[in-house]
Amino acid sequence: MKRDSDGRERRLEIAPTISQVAKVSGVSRATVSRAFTRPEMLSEGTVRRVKAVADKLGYVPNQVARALSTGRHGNVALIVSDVANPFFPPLIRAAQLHADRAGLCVFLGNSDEDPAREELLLGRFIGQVEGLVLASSRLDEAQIRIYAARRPLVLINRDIEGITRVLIDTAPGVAAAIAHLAELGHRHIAYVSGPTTSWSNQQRRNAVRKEAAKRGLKVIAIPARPPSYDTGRLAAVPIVASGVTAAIAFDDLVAQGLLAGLAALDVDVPRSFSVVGCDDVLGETTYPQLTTVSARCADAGDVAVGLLLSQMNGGASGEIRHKLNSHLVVRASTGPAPAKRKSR
Amino acid sequence: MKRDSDGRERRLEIAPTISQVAKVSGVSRATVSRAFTRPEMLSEGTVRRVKAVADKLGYVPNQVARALSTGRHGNVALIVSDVANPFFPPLIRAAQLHADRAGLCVFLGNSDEDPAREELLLGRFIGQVEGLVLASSRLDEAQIRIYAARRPLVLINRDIEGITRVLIDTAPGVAAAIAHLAELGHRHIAYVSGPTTSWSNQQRRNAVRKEAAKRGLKVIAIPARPPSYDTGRLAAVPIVASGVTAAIAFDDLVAQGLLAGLAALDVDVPRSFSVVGCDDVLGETTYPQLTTVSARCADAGDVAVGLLLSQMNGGASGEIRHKLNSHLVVRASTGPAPAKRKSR
DNA sequence: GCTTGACATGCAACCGATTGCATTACATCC
DNA sequence: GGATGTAATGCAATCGGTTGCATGTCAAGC
Repeated sequence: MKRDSDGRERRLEIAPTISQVAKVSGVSRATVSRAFTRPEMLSEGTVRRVKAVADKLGYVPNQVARALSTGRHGNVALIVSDVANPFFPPLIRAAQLHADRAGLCVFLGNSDEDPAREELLLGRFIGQVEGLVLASSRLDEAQIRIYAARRPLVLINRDIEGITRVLIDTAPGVAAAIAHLAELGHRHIAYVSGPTTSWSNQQRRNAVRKEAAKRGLKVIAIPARPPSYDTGRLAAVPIVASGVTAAIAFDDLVAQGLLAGLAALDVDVPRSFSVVGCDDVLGETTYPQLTTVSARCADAGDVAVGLLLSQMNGGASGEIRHKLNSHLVVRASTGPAPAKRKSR
Repeated sequence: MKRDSDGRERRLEIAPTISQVAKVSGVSRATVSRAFTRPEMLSEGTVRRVKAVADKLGYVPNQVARALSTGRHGNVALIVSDVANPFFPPLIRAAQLHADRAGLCVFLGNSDEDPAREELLLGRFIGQVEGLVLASSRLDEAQIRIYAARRPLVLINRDIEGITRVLIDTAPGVAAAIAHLAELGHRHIAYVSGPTTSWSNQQRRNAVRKEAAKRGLKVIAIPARPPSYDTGRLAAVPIVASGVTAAIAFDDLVAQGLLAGLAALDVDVPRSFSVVGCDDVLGETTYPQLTTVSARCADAGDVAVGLLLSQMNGGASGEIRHKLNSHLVVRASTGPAPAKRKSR
């Protein structure tokens, strides 16, 4: 190997190794190693001496070498379907924070909603991480099981039996939203649906249907795929055409787009149309402020990493299905159903 | 080492190694290695045979071991000051994408605007990456230089001589914004400032001052720290009290908060007050739609990784200071200065 | 028929740590 | 004073690959 001409250490000084520290401080490499990893095995004096030399030389243990011999490198991976979707940044941040506190480094992967891409990333990560968190995975179940067999793995918003998962249970919040709309007199509403393969979407759609049926509301589904501001905006036209008086959107982003689309059609929200979002990631930043199902997505990241950690440490291998509940936050995008438009 | 009882491979099957593949296919380990890394050195038949065996056994080269012997592991790190700030997700996504295409894995770090935390992360990453991108670093120059000496490093929105950097040059856009406001008749404006240590903030503040001076506008500075929706909202009070007729905010988030704060004070935008944002990351999602300085932040991530790559491959070690320019996007949050409030 | 060289493969050292198992030195106890 | 125990340290194998160099084979060239 030609260390000087290849990529690794061609910067100024090449990093000192354990051997150099050993030679300079007159002890064996084993001792140097122990000075860092198990100082209680060594005499106080030796530890101090070795560390002093290490300091002077600027020695830092090589993580890669350490990983090879111990099989632990303190890395985990987090794969999300779209970094740019406002649902994820808080989740990423919380996951990151938790991992940090545990001294772990986190690889971030962005699948862009593409299963093939997700698998590619997984393949690259799997060899160099001790655990994985897959948020809103679009992979099929069999694939996920294969990876889960190789490494501790935690899913977010994906419900696969036998694999540790944290689910943001938006059903109660969605049900509350339907109830809220029903009380306001809406009889005919739309569900603006997200990705077919998304567990969250299925869950929300089902919750809408079930609660609506219970209350005798009619509901139609209008797609916004992929879920985004733009597809939400475009959905305004068919929604208005359908004659419904309220819509509940797959997520806040879609709801925000819908708000814009409605404004463009001169439909006044909430006077003549009501909109409910989901996730509560936009806070009060929309206009009008969005009534939405609050989903504590940051907690999901935090909890997922927590579960991953305990799994990595050999704990709790039993079936874990952690549910995070939700509730409705009423703001300004919902109001009484307009008398004239009431359908049926 | 007790592989079975520690963390590494306690999952079902322990991963097959190069030796096992070698034994089964009746060749040496070197040959197996070459079948994967330099197949052109081997006969076609051998490659096929080895790969078939590897496939059957489910062998995948161990990245860590490979990294130890070659000194390359294909990892890079990206550290940002706040994942949840909408400025970063597009940048992260673009950086990610570029790295992906180059077959690299990316570690993501979130410093939360805290230099100490940033340094901690850096320390954890440095040993296991081939290169670093620091976006909006809050570290002091000396520290950065130390890390830059150890690994290829690219800065985003930080201007340190001798270190490769990509700068989003918002000066032209900001100047255009001032000109725009001046033309609309505003004579007295506020700059809602961001983090003192931020290069972007300094640059924007200076651009505002310079251009305002040139056009004879009076400008005051009102802080919003840390920059966020909330601090922006809170800044509305002092801003209104100061008697200015327009404000240009450090970033879009602050501008959006300001918009909300103004609405709460019953100040009509743009009729009686004009607001300009910076970064153009909120697109048209604010109400009223934000006039802002468009900064192509995604490109910054893309370009930074590109430069990092070429640096990692030994190329172009000269001084690189890549500027990304900006322009003003006029939407609906700016309008003519109100006659009655005109100051001076 | 023997040299020559190209091609395919194997040998073994090496990357930089960790760690089970000696070994050594010294204090303790009978 | 010798057996015994304990604390501190060293030896050497190992993790799973990569790679410079040596070796072997076979066909072409003279």
